[in-house]
Amino acid sequence: MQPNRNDREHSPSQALLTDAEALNAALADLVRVYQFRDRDRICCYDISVTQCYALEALADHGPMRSQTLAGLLLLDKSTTTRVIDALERKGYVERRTDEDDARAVSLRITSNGRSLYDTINRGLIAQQAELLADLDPQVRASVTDVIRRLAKAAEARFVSGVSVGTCAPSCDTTGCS
Amino acid sequence: MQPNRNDREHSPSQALLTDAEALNAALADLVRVYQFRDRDRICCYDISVTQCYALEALADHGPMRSQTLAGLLLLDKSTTTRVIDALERKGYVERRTDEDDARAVSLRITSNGRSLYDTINRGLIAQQAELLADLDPQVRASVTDVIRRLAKAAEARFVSGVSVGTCAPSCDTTGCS
DNA sequence: ACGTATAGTTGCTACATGCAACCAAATCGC
DNA sequence: GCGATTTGGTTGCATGTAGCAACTATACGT
Repeated sequence: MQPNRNDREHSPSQALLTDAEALNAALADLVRVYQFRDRDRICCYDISVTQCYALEALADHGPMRSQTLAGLLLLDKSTTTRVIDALERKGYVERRTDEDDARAVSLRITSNGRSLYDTINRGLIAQQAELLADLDPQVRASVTDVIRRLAKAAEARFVSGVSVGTCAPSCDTTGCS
Repeated sequence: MQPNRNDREHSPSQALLTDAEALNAALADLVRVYQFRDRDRICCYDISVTQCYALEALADHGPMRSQTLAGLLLLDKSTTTRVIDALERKGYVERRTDEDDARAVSLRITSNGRSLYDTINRGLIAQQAELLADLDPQVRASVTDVIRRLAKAAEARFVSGVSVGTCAPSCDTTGCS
């Protein structure tokens, strides 16, 4: 995208680096704290955070197979099985044998599951709305956009890193530690 | 910016709600994916994600007691002890008996610890810089600002929620579920 | 039809975490 | 000053989440 790499990789403006550092610190905090907030908030509805993510995926994308869900959530298939076990036991998700493939199961959120998810989300959305209310609509959009891109970038890095079987790819090969 | 406060608390504009929903979804994704990315990225330097947070706190705030660290990281004191155990074993953190209070320990990052933390962070900051490079400086600042506020709000909610011994405070009292 | 690949499940293990019990030092009340 | 209480940290124990590997059952290719 940027033809001149030097500006970006090599000697980015000090301002950019400073901004990036601030963003990084803020993000680290956000991610760390959100784990607690989510655990706290979600668990009292009797599901775990991961279970809530699964519910969300099923709510947003419709019925899917266990494998697909595992891919979306970046979880091992065994973990996914157990997440679904829990959700099924509680009546929020339904397993059906796939019509085309008897090995596969089709996962489907139940109406109870959907309403639980809606309940959980309503509060969260209200909170975000409160924070966004001050902002210029254009800034709001940027914020969401940047967060999406951060998530995408992180996912891309994670997936590629894992598939190559290495982590911190630029480091453990170059010995930067 | 928005003069009409009714729009915020009472009947927020549809646009705001939509933005909030988008932000919420993006955030959920971000937080979820970051757990993996961080685990992947940090673990190969032989420390866990939580250990890295601890290192960061000690790097940023200087020496402190175990208790203070636990407070910053929102961890139980026993968990904090174990996090420190690991970091000490690896030589990234040092325990000294506090001069004023023989019960307390003073935690201090070692130079090895600091350089490890710098190494880990350098890569992350570069990534963020890449994402920010496209953006108008003012937007950059807004993004970081919003993320900070999100983290703050989440922390406030978490802390108060826990201390009251309840979760989803606005819900289990009003029965919104 | 047989061998291989694929979808999910189960067994096992590792690890992070919190709570409760505990130990040691400090502080308070007398 | 000395016992009671409070406070800072550590340890024991139980739980929950996760991944890998082994397994089962079905589908698919030849």
